[in-house]
Amino acid sequence: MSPRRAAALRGGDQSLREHLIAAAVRLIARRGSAGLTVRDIAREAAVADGVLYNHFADKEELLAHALHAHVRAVEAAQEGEPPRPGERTVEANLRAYLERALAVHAAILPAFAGLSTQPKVLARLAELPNPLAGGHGLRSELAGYVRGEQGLGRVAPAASPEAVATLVVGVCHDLVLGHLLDPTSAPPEPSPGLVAELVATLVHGIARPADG
Amino acid sequence: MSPRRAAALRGGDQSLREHLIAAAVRLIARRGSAGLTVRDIAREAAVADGVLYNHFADKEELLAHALHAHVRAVEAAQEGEPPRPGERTVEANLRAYLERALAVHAAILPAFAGLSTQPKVLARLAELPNPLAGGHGLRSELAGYVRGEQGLGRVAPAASPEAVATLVVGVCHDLVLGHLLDPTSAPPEPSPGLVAELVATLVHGIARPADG
DNA sequence: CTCGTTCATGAACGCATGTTCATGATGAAC
DNA sequence: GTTCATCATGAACATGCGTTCATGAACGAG
Repeated sequence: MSPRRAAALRGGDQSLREHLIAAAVRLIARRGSAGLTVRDIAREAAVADGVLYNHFADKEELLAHALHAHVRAVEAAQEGEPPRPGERTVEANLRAYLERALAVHAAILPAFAGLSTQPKVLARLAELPNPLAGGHGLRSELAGYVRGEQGLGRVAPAASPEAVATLVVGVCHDLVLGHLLDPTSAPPEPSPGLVAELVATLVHGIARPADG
Repeated sequence: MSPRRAAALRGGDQSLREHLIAAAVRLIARRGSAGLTVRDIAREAAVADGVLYNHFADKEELLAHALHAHVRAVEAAQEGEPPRPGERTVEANLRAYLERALAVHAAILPAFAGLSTQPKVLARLAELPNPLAGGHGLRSELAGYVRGEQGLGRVAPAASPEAVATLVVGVCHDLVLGHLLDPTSAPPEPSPGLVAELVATLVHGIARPADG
């Protein structure tokens, strides 16, 4: 088929390069990036096997762009505004953050599963403009929220915003990882009871009230 | 070479089956289980390529046994007793648990990296006698410790032992995972400051003291 | 000594995957 | 209308992997 005719069939507004990335993103969202084959992507995109080499240096470059696009899509799918300091209660806001972070990690971590096997893809990812390395955006956002509440006097000044963020993100990693390593286990949508207990522990600690 | 002569060269006390597992464990500890090749293991064990099929059904069975042995070795390497309720302070004990869990996860998680790609290995692992599935032993051990302290009145009765365990283990996953996905980042030995802040957050919470 | 059994050996096989390339259809340039 | 550059095509190639198997060496039984 001719190049331009094929492009017309896809809708001229999308270059074949973007079309390939989109196909890879669909597969990544469905099965993760681990076992993905060049032929899988070509079939999903309904193009010939070798096409990607007309638009990318190799499979790794396409994969890096697709992972990047997937992360942006997941973040963009987050509807609504994150909680802001001073609104509602700290506990409710922390809970909202935990649920947001859980949703994001549940969508992103499986796509990254097995990626530590492919250091070259990770290196390519690091080259891309957006910030994936050095922790996720939600982390610093959450730390910023805690700092804001400290400014308003609704959170103890001695508390460490970074520690809170690490604890919240860690819970997400724990729940998602548990599901990844044991798919028969409960999906990473913990019971509301556990979420409430986690947040309550963060807010009130475990020391006896008398001990301060 | 003759079977018995080869066994003698290895030291007769070790069957070739165990010798293969030991070789695989060495490689797993060094590079993880992800890219491991049948030929890699054979070379490490200094035997012929096809040997493992005389002692295991396939590569996955050997890998499952090796991962199992690796986990047991890591746990056995944990020297000393875990903290017990009533000793020292709750804060110091939590810190000790966090450091133990961090060491264990730093040794185990990389070995499991990319394993979600290989569901059959995971299934084989689940068949083995020991408990890997359903969370790590440290988790329930830590929850048990918290319950013990509650019995002694050193931890608030309202606190959830499971939540504490999830938070501690989650921090470990977070730190190790961050290093796995970005090897240039700091290794999973966080500054003592961060550890102290994490434990302090767990113990005291972040609410203003006046709010109780 | 002879036979049979065990089992390490490593070359060879089949398969899957990443990558290349000669081919040819298409539209733009003049 | 002719020429030319573009680029999708998919068969073919090279590589690396898990696995098999005919071979032969060593040992025990009789």
